[in-house]
Amino acid sequence: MAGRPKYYTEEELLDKAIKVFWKKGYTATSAKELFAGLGVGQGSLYNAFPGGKKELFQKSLARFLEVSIRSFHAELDQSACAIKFLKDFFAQVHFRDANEISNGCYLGNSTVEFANLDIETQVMSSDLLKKLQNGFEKALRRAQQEGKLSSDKSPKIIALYLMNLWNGLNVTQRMNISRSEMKELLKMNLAVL
Amino acid sequence: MAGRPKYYTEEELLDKAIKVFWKKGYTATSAKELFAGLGVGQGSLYNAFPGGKKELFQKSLARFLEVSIRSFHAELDQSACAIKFLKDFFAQVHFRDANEISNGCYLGNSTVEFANLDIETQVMSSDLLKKLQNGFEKALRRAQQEGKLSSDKSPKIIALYLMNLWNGLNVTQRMNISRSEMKELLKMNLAVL
DNA sequence: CCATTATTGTAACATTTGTTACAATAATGG
DNA sequence: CCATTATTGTAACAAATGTTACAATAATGG
Repeated sequence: MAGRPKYYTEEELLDKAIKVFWKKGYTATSAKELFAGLGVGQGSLYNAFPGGKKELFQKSLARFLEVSIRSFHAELDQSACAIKFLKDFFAQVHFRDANEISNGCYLGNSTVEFANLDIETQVMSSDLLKKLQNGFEKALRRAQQEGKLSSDKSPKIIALYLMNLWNGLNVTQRMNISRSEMKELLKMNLAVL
Repeated sequence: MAGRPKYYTEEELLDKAIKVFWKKGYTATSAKELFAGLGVGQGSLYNAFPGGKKELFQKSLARFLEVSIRSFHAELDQSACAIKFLKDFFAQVHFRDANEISNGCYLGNSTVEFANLDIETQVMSSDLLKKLQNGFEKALRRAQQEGKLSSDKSPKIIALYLMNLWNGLNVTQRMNISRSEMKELLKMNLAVL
């Protein structure tokens, strides 16, 4: 193996790409902003991702699966109480700063943006959201085993309920709702747990 | 008053603009698509809306207030039972065809798209969503007067709950969820009414 | 040193962007 | 008929789009 070694790993480039795309989405993010945000010359970017902007975004979705969805499942598996894990997950919404609020959910944003733009990428995004939903369902089944959730309730439908709650929160939070109201909203919804 | 009379009313142009922008949002919609969708030459468009694309979009938001939000309030005022009105409103989600599903909510879409793009337009969008939320609250107060909603419940917080439900549904529905699951989801959420 | 690969920055590319200018035609009220 | 305004379609515009090409430099293994 000869030649100059790679200075950037694909993973760290994708992590930076996620940060950039998360702000303005796919269409409104320019190539210039990507070079700057990734901290590489354009030669390097097209060398690493010959498919350009589109390949970069789609791979950023796959990377998001690794860093976020997978970690959700891993942390769930390590948690002592599945119900507490779920409640903590949604409670994180309260600790967001203004930036995080306006950014919303990476997958939700892209599910919306690509709806009538590019079906392939739209399906990629919504499939990842479904993996989060599967995580909810897994947690709920464990909660039943732990005796913390009534066994006559359906983990599948409650998981969808939580998925819908998550999607809603990431839009509603951008409506300039007060912290106390968001707290009440969350409390009311999490009464199902 | 001399001169050739206007062939298009501003209102019908805006109604068409809403249809066009609803598909791909603001950024991804080109000027060409607007000329075609409005059915006017570009001369006419810039004559009617000197501010171009941006003015057109912002006025389409204002028009959306007239045709959708206002009609929501009007129909509510004419309805016999406020609870039934609310349930019917959300039940409409089930009758959407594939196109309507992928389009989602005009205001929700734009609240998401403009979050880190243009604060002014973002606030315009989210303020309109709040008017819908106010409609929910008005309906809930009436429901209490009608004795159909327990008076110890808070119309304000339930209105926020419904607003969040609406925001969620318009994203969740784009995740290719089955009709029966959507039905269960809605039933579960509307149990608060 | 050399072949190989990585990175960088600039230049150039064709397209598309949204907008402006304008000439031609049309339809009204006076 | 005339002044006025509306509409249309084309041309032109500068600017930005994403991408490609390339020369220069850098860093590795052999």
